[in-house]
Amino acid sequence: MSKIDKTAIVRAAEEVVRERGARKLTLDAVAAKCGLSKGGLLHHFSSKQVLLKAMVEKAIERELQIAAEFTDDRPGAGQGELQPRIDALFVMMEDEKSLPRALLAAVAEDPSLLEPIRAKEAKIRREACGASKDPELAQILLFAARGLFLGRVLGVMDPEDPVFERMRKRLLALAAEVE
Amino acid sequence: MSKIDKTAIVRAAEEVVRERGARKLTLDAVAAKCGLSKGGLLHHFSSKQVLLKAMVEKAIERELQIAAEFTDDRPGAGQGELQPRIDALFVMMEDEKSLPRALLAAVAEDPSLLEPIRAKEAKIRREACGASKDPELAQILLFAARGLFLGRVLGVMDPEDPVFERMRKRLLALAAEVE
DNA sequence: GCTAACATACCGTCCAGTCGGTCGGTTTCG
DNA sequence: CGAAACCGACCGACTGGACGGTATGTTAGC
Repeated sequence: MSKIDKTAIVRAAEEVVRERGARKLTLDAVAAKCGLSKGGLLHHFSSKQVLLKAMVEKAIERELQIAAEFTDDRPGAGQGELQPRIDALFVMMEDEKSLPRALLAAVAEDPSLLEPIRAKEAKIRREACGASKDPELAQILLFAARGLFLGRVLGVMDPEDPVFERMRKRLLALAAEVE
Repeated sequence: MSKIDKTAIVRAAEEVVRERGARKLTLDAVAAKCGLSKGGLLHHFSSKQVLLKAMVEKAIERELQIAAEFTDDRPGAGQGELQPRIDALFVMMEDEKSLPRALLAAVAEDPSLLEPIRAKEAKIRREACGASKDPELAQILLFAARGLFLGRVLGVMDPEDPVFERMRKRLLALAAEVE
């Protein structure tokens, strides 16, 4: 039985980013956080890049999964993809882990790590807006949600701001209209 | 007469970020870029933090100025602040210098440097949306513009994507309706 | 006893910031 | 006037710490 698995290490890395900032995400810090030596850490992730990549991938997976759950919860709404995507973004915001932190760390270290996110964004935009009767407006709603999301992730907005809840309701309402 | 002034150094720093990424923004690189030794550079900016702060401040100033110009160009529209703000954001996107780069560098180095940006964002939202007959929708438009802006700055969107131009037109049209 | 899962010690590099010093100009004062 | 004292701009060698990565064990389970 292994005491530590890779997902625990990724979680520890997210913790470090949350507590000390993306720039302070060092191998030593991650190792300390999950009670491992640096050598032990590098045994699981052969380099820092590999660890970052795993963080990004886990985060993407998580976002897709959240969206899927929202889709399942509204069986009547057919193939409307817009609302679940917006819902998912708002959930990810609350969730002080995962994608936000991974994204920050990736940008700070090596922008090329964002490639998978880029692909995901393009795909979502195509699927969620293509079916709408007003694709442009649908995209605006999506971009607005992302604007809120990134604003919070980057720390340029107060997480307690009540505007988040108001925006969430309004965006979802508009999304319903436009599908 | 001094050969080099601070604004030239800040410009050089923006160049470095553009060419080599936020992570490679080192004092040596900036010094080399503006034909100065590191010692000489540190004579003007006593630390890297101080330089970053100057970058952020210059960028904010620039954005406000762009918005002000757009306001002046539409003397008939009264106090409608929303359109100039959106316009300014789109101009800043094109402009491969200034705020985008400063923002990236600041986030990578020390999130607390974003405080002035935070203040600016809050102020803009208050002013631009307060006067609208539908403040919530006005905020949505602003957030959408910022979503596009940040998406591009962070490199999760293709700068050539025609969606930028479409969004710009549509956002401005909606902004006009909502004022 | 062989392999996976660690630990320890160490190396090389990068980089912010320091420090002593140079050089041209300006002010002070005899 | 002219020299001494001073000053701001700038240089470049250096330092010390941080950090990614390696090399070499050591231990535990099969």
